[in-house]
Amino acid sequence: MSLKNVLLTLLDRRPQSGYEVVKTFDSEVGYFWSASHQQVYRELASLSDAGLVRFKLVRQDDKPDKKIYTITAKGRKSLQAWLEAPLLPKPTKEPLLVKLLNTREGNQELMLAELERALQRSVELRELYASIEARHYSPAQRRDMLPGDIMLHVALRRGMHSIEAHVFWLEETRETLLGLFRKTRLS
Amino acid sequence: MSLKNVLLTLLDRRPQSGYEVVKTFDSEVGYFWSASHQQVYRELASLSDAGLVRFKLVRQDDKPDKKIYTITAKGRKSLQAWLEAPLLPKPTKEPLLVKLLNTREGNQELMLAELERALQRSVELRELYASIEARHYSPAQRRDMLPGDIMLHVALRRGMHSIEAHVFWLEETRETLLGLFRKTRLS
DNA sequence: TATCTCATGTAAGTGGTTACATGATTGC
DNA sequence: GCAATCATGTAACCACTTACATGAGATA
Repeated sequence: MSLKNVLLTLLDRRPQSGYEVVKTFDSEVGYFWSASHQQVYRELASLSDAGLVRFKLVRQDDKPDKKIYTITAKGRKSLQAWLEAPLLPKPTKEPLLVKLLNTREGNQELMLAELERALQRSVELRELYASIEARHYSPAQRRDMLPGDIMLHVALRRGMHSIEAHVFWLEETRETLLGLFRKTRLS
Repeated sequence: MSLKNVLLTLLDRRPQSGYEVVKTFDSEVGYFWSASHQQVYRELASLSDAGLVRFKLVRQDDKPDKKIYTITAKGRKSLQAWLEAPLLPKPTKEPLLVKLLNTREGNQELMLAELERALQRSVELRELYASIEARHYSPAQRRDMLPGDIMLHVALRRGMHSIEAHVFWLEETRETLLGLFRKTRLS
């Protein structure tokens, strides 16, 4: 039910092909949504069946033909209805915490290793986000941006804050685990 | 594939009925996992079919009979294999950001309202978490806790850090939106 | 009399992943 | 010659939600 609204949102910004949508998931929109190409093509087909989008087949000589999708009036209405309905909080699912719940004497190294991997990934991501912000969202650049683009920055900020918190927690947890480790070794 | 490991983890801590597992999702474990009773019963049945858990039917006079599930050797092996396999980062999906991407002249109020709801929810949750920590995880209480229980505190800390970051971002975003609002009203 | 707790499930549907499949053009 | 890019899809399966269903005992 939500990929549907993501696609309508993206097509409302500008008409584009399924392929382009997938590319978008791999780049700007990737911090807060992504979907496989299979899912995108299937969903676009069913949105088209439902009359929420329509497509024009564009023939190309050098590349494969493509379908450019556009949102319809009905699609805009459906998107608007979703925007007006309050979001329900979605239950969290954190496999890393499930793993950590299995911590006991004799497998702390395993847990530490998982923690270190997560930490490394997070630190890299943090740097990536910071560099994207520096390059594309300087205060000067932001001054005359359209709301839609400002919201891309807002999304990036979401990612930056949450990764900061995650790194902080990972380090805190590593200390907790090391403390536990020392305790059991000495007993 | 992950609910399976959650159930094995919980049953490895102590044997219990499906009903109790569902209760656990509504309380301690709720910060990082939850599942509906339908899902739990179905998954327990299929784990049982696969020989990863077994159950004993316990007759009760005053209450309905219940099935107490226990993890088997095979189940423990399967859980261990999962613990040893590195976790893959899962793609984020944030409907709130999808909504915000629809911000344009004429619907800022809608977006602000959604933001305010999220903020209120988060602030309430933050207080709840703080009170749980104060009651159950004081430094004194933590000193002689078992690893399994310390990990429940670690999970709570994860929730606390991430909600703090979320509140911060929500407030930042509210300011951004208000700025946008003022701009368009004056032009 | 009505609602809550205990305790279990089935059935149908939606959302998402993984594997399989095709085929031309461009760049190392 | 090999991989990547462009562009689309089908089929099978897994995860999860929503709706429906039962029935006894406790509490207001």
